[in-house]
Amino acid sequence: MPLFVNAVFCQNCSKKQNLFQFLTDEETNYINEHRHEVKFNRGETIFKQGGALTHIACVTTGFAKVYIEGVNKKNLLLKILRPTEMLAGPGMFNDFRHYYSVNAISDVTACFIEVEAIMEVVKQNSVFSIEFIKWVNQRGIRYFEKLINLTQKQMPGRIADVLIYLSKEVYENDKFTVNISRQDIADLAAMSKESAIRVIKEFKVSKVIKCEGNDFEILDFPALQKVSQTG
Amino acid sequence: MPLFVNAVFCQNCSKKQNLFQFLTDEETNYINEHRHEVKFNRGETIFKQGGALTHIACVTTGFAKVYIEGVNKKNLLLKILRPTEMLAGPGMFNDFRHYYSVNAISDVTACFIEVEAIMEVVKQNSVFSIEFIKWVNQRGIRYFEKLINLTQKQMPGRIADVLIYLSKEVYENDKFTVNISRQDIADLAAMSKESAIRVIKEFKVSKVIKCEGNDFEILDFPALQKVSQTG
DNA sequence: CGCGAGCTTGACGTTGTTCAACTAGAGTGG
DNA sequence: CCACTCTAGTTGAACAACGTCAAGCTCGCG
Repeated sequence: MPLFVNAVFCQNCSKKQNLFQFLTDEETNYINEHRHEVKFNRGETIFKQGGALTHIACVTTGFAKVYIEGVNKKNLLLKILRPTEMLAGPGMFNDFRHYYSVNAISDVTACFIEVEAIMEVVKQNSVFSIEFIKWVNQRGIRYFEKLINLTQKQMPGRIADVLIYLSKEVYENDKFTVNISRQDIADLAAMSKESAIRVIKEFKVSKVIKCEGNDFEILDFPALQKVSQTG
Repeated sequence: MPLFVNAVFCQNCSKKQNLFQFLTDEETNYINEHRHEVKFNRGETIFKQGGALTHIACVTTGFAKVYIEGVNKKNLLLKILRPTEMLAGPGMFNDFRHYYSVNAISDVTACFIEVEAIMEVVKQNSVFSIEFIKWVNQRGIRYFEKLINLTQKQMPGRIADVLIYLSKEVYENDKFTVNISRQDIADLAAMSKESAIRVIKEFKVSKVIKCEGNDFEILDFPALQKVSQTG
């Protein structure tokens, strides 16, 4: 048995990132020939900030955290990646280095595609290139929101944002069990671990959420939204 | 005399954004036919957050501030635009709306190019499309830096960043006269106006900078860099 | 059973905001 | 030419927000 294989062809892949639907069969095959699958164990590093950006990655199963390593060993957690999400950092077409680190928070399988191959289909396929820019810009909009959330809101508003994000966009359920630590939640909201815990407790005693260890449940979503908006 | 004219053809324009050098003569003419020049007075709004993104803009003379209108009427100043810089927000190819406002901080002339025309040359010219993505990603890298600067540094570090930014990237001189208010400086550093003034004063008494009204001079650049790095 | 990592809590100090008062300069109208 | 007003800038004092430190806790795991 070989130590690694490509399980499926891109053509038949059910975990394909939406973007790739705009490729022709020929281009899909081309991508298929310039990719490989990798399995990561929980805790392993998928991309390392500062490292060379030779491949983009698409998560096919599992979850990963994307974070910037900032000053004084503090991390800023940008997002939690879910299956079918794509990793293509801003170093692409610039200095081809990673501007963030990515770490598996569960067992992860990911598809690595050579950046040269992506560059090739961007050049060949004008629809794909427009969609790719659209994708990059969509990500930019998220950064804007994050900038406002983190610089203009106080702790309750920031934690409310994180809880809404986890519920609506990551776990897609009012009830969810996180596989990230309290420190990670703090890093998502740009505050200290202790402060994050305290705010979560306040939401708990005011019956806005239920929280036992890593099990969360949002009880009063409108209240959470209100806190998010008032800052 | 007509009320407005296009002064020069794109072909001969000395204020052309670097990106456009990758266009063929034919494409440059195409852009030339789908653009117009506008003069703004100081204080006038060039783009309004939430408005329709029908054109991108290139500043040919003057300065403008780009800012996100956040919660509670607070603004976050993203950058100061200089001549030849291009405005193409992340709403492009998404919902075609402006995600920030742009305001002239001196008299400004700007060239407005229809987004459809840009989209057309992105589709036609693969080199241009790669360079365009490169440009968007470059902007993304700046947002990363801003996220770290604003969320992980204390006030002196953030003001140091602003002063370095103004000196190195906007006015390109150790000595410069700003045409932005103290409030704008505070909005660049995500803090209150009063706090910004106090930190600037501290730099003044410790002889790191000289500052009289709107006239600034950086006396001890290494000290400023050190404050920026230590947070 | 004991160990260690992550979680929780309280006390305390620091950082940064808010509020109010004051100043300087620019424009306005008598 | 002089009040007058308006705005931006400045300063100090009180206060709130937030981080740090230290201690205790819980739970899984060997």
